[in-house]
Amino acid sequence: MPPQPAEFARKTPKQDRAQHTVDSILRATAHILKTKGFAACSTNAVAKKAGVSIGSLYQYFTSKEALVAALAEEHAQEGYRLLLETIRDAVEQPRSIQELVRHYIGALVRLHEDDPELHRVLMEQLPGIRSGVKAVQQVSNQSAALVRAWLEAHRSQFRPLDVEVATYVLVTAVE
Amino acid sequence: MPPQPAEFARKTPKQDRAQHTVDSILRATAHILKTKGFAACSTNAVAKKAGVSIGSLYQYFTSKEALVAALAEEHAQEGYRLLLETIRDAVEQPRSIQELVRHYIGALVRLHEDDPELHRVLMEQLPGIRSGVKAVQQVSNQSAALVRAWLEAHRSQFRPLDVEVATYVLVTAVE
DNA sequence: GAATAATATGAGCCCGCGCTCACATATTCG
DNA sequence: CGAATATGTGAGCGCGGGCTCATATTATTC
Repeated sequence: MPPQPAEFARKTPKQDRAQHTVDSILRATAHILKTKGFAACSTNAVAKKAGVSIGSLYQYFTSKEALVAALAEEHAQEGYRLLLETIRDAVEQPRSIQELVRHYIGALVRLHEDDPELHRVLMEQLPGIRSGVKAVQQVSNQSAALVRAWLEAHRSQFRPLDVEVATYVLVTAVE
Repeated sequence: MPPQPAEFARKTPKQDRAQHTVDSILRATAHILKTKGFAACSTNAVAKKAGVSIGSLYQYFTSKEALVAALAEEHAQEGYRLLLETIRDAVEQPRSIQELVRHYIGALVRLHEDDPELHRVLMEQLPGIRSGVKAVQQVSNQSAALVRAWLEAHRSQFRPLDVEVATYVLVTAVE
């Protein structure tokens, strides 16, 4: 499996400096998205901020959409990684339910704190972008589903709140 | 007070057909924003969709920003109107607390159902637009504040939930 | 070393954007 | 009616956007 999805990466970097170039471009994209918003995130601006030429950018990303999608993909992967890590921790050290839930909430907070501004921009300001954003949304949904499952499984131990609503609060309130 | 804020309306329409033109433009703007997003909402596209020339558009709106701001202003006014109407209803017919809250929630649902997609686009996809969006946000905040006040005043009658969180749920869950 | 592949460059193409302006048409009023 | 005013038109300007390509530079291989 290549580092970048085949549809979006024009060339896979084979030297260190190439990988560094790709990283610079992704960092610059994230920074501009967060500070200036999607509208101001032109490919020329990204290249300038990254300290590379516009040509280099298009050697590794077939389009602006591909660039943003790659960034979203990366962001989603990081989120998914955090999620799985948390699940394993919680399962291996079963404590009281309160502790588990608390632990879980903490992980969700961390998950959303990883890069909240970037998360926000990716979720809100991108109407028609396909795969990358989709991945982010999937991770979001998975996290919500897991919280819901937890609550469902232990609902007898709480006040009879609406599980759907409670899930929604836990997931969104930390953003 | 003119129908459009002075800074944004180039000419105030004095004939019926002019008012109709302005309405067409605002309807077209809302429609494109909702269906295609802000990026695809070019002034040329709006004029075409509205069935008027680009020149006419710029006779009533000094800029694209002014156009969107006017639409946001209109949206906010409608929301504020609904809010006040609901307050009066609730005060004039005092019933049980449950009924009042239920009534109130219904109103909030209506408020956000008025045009939820438009609301979403106005709130999320417009980073730097000044007055109009500000008005929308103010109405949103006012509505949240009122709900919070209701809950605070009657908190003894409910389970001791966190009032902040409860407010957040009520306001956001209906979107 | 030379040959080949990998990477980097940036001037500039094309296109659609926001927006203007010279002009055409409709409406109101004396 | 004609004059004055209000409204409507759309070709096109200037500009910045996404993006390409001929070329230059650097790394690898033999």
